[in-house]
Amino acid sequence: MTLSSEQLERDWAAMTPARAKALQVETARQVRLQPDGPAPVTVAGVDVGFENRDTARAAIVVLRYADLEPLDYALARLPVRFPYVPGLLSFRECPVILKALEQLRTPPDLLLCDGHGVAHPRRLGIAAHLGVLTGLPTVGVAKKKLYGRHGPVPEGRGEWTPLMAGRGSAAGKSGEGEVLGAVLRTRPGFKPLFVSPGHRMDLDGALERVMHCTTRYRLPETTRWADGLASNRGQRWLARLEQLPTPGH
DNA sequence: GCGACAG
DNA sequence: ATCTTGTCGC
Repeated sequence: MTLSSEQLERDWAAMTPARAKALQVETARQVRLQPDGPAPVTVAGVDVGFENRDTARAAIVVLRYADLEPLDYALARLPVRFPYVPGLLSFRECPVILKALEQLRTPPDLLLCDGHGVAHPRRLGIAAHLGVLTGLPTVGVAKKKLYGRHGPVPEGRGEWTPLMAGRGSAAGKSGEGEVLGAVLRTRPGFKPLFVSPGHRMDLDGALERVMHCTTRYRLPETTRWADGLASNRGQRWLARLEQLPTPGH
């Protein structure tokens, strides 16, 4: 871990939307879109839920990459101190996520985040930001678009269309402009997912990781576990995790 | 002035 | 994100 959650809280104590935007532009320079290191042995899904208007709860579940069996998990709570502003999500959710990460017995090799990676107006969605803060490879998996444009999405499982930089709904002119991510069909007949690399990752790698983690549902197993735990009705998921052979709690 | 707008 | 009942379908 490159940074402690307490340190981050101090650093961001006086954060405002205006300062946050400026910090994003600086931080985005540290994002590396080159895959590195060996293939992942473990993958973690992370998500944040809100117990009420001012208490955030982060959930992280680590799965074995090979068979997606849960190996460890962590939960953390923290007061909310930044509003939800489209484009500034990381400033609201990163502190509590780092706190949960610190409680993990083994840092994962890869982090799948709820939200975008570099498919962001300033190229620093929460997955990219979290990657820089932790030094971990990350991938952004979002259910809705924040920024960019794209054409029709193919119907077959695993098929995708590029998400191009720019505003509006028109498809980016083919072969022109920067490709930020992909609109991926993980399940025929369902709305596609928005996948983009976060840090230490490229688009092909991101798509490969997401497809590997997505078996019989629209969302990756990592996201499903994390969503379940972060949710206000996550007791049912907790029951299964507390039976882990090598529990982290 | 009118849309778009992660979680 | 969260608030919420029933309902349609395998």
